[in-house]
Amino acid sequence: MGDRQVPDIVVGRLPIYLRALTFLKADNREITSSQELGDRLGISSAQIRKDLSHFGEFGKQGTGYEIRYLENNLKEILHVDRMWDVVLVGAGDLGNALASYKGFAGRGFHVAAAFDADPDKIGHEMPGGLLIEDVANLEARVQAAGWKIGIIAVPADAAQSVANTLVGAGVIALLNYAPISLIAPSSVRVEQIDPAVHLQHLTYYLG
Amino acid sequence: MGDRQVPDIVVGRLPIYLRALTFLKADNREITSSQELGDRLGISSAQIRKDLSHFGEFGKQGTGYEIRYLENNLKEILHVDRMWDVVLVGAGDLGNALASYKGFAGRGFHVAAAFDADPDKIGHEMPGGLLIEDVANLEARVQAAGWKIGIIAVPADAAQSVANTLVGAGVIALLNYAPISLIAPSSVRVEQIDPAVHLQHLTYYLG
DNA sequence: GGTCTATTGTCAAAAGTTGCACAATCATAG
DNA sequence: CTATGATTGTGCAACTTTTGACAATAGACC
Repeated sequence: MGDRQVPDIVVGRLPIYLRALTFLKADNREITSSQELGDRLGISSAQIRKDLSHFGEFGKQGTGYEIRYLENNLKEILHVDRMWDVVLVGAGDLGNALASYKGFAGRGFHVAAAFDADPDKIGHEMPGGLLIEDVANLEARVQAAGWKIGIIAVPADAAQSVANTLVGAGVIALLNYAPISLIAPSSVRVEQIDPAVHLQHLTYYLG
Repeated sequence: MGDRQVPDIVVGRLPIYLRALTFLKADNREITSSQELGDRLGISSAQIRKDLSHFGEFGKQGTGYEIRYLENNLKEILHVDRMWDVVLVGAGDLGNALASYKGFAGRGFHVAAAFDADPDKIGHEMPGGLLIEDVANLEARVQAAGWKIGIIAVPADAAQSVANTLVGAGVIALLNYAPISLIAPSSVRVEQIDPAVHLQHLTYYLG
């Protein structure tokens, strides 16, 4: 195909396909099929083929998909055929975990700087060796560096204000770990992660 | 109404409504409307009314929703009108962050135990004071305690095996932080959190 | 070269989800 | 006690997403 305007729900599945492909590659596999991917991911094979068809034709009839080829294409589509600097705000336990997370590097991301408001933390290093900077300098630093992606790992009552600062400084993609729904201009993409929300989704199904 | 079989996508929004209500309550507000909630959450007011209508009639025409009343009803619907013990596997940086996360208590969850495979960690305490136990005892401990909810915060290559152990021991709800898609029986609910997946979803929209 | 098997990409149908619009109704004010 | 304004719950229509089915075709084998 060649649609413009791919549904967001389709876009959201691509990183999962990419993750599965990288995993298969690490297993020295060279070819896979929509069937095999679907089985691994709990998704129907038709959906995988349909999703991919929004972006091109990546498979061969009778054979399937060349893993390395499809992986490269997905990386390109998702713009992770490059490294993205990410700015982290909040150097608490969660911030520490994110700063020292080894999984980002192989998937297109690099935590470029970390900020906090706590004077006891400012000037010290995070576990990964990153310097904790003063959140007062956040706006200026983001603007100067041109960072586009922010991760918010501050308490709920500070999150909206941090988000506003980041957006004001030019950030256009936010990953929010604070347990509130951020308000942002429609030009800014926001993803939210709240473990309690996920757990409560689960408990609905527990008698 | 009084449907049986509420769509899962509706269930997934309830925790977000609940979070917003708790937030409003903390602001000493007593009444709200579907309009106000929608504006705060970036959801249409009609959708909120329709979602709630699956479970009953909680509002008053002309007035709106009594915050405390709706909050209590949502807690009951989501089964978080009680505390749930949660078993945490993985005492790395992320496990530490989860164990010391203050946000769980007010929302129905208590990290009851933590396990790891690393002999250097076993027997020591996590930041929150929780003892790190040997993952070799995971199955027996889960079975004995009757825990139903597990959080997986181990590396990708250990995650499926941990999930299998938990499920074998009676866990029926899993929150998985490892970057792989877990396979589980259909009787087990799984939620996945992978920051790189969320970030890649965002970068699609970054030129 | 012809036959067989596997698997894609896509069309159309089915299923699911969202939004619109409005009667019903509650609270308030005159 | 009536008029006014606000806001719910819901039927229906519009829209979105998923599934099923199959022609097309690549590759393997005889």
